[in-house]
Amino acid sequence: MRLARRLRNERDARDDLSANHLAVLGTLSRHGAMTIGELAAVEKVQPPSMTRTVTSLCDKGLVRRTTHDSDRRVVVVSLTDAAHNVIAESRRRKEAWLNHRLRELTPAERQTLRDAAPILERLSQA
Amino acid sequence: MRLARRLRNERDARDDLSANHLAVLGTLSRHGAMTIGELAAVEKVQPPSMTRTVTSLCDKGLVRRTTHDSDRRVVVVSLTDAAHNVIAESRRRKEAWLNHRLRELTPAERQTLRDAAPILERLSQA
DNA sequence: GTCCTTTATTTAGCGTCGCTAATGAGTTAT
DNA sequence: ATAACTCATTAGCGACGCTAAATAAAGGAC
Repeated sequence: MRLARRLRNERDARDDLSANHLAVLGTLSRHGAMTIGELAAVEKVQPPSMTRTVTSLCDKGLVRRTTHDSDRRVVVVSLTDAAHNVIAESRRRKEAWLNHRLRELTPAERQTLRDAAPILERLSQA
Repeated sequence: MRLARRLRNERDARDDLSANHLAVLGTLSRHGAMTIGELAAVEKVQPPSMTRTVTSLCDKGLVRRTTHDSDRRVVVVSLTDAAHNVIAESRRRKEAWLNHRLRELTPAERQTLRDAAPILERLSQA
């Protein structure tokens, strides 16, 4: 929990986007265009919460809403060009910070973290 | 981040107290009575935020405010008897949940997590 | 003793992010 | 065509973080 708070603060301090917003951008970047409902499901959030997040990203010009071709109830969310830059820049900064931190560890410690990652990943899903 | 969110949700679902409130109770349990300012410093939060948290805990009857003996500006926060029960019960549930999860891992995986814990702890502080 | 600064907490008010309940709009089944 | 369902949105609440300004008490200068 402490580590999560630390990382969140680190991000908040450097980026003008919240960890939440970045997570949505990242998901869209990996997944391609998605509907509000799909995004909500992936981020484990209720649809109204995702509507608000998408509205905010839309206001910032990072995301586009279009209505689905065959089903006009659903709105499809996709990244703008600006978003790709923001994502790349954010990733760059995150990696720089992480590299800096990880360089202070011994190789054995880094290996331990590498081993632990998939286990923690699994715990987070069950 | 995902794991942190998962754990937070797990706690929220079972306890009627937020992770935040529980953290303050835990700190008081470990440290003994503390002032608002000290609590804010330990939880890495601004004093106004801690004032609100303490007010809420006070309303729930889990915490007591008393004025300091020699300096009447500071308020000393201490646990009530009810709080000790709540803390013990919460810990019991947390451990039950964790044991259940950890039993699904191999001994080697558990050892990896044991090794990783202090490293992550260190990363969260720097 | 009075004035001034510093310190501890609180109040007021803003922003984010989660939720549920209810509404609007579009689709599908009968 | 009408009923039932689904997706997104709106409205409104609660928890938590923050800053700036107010209040209250200490402590020092003179």
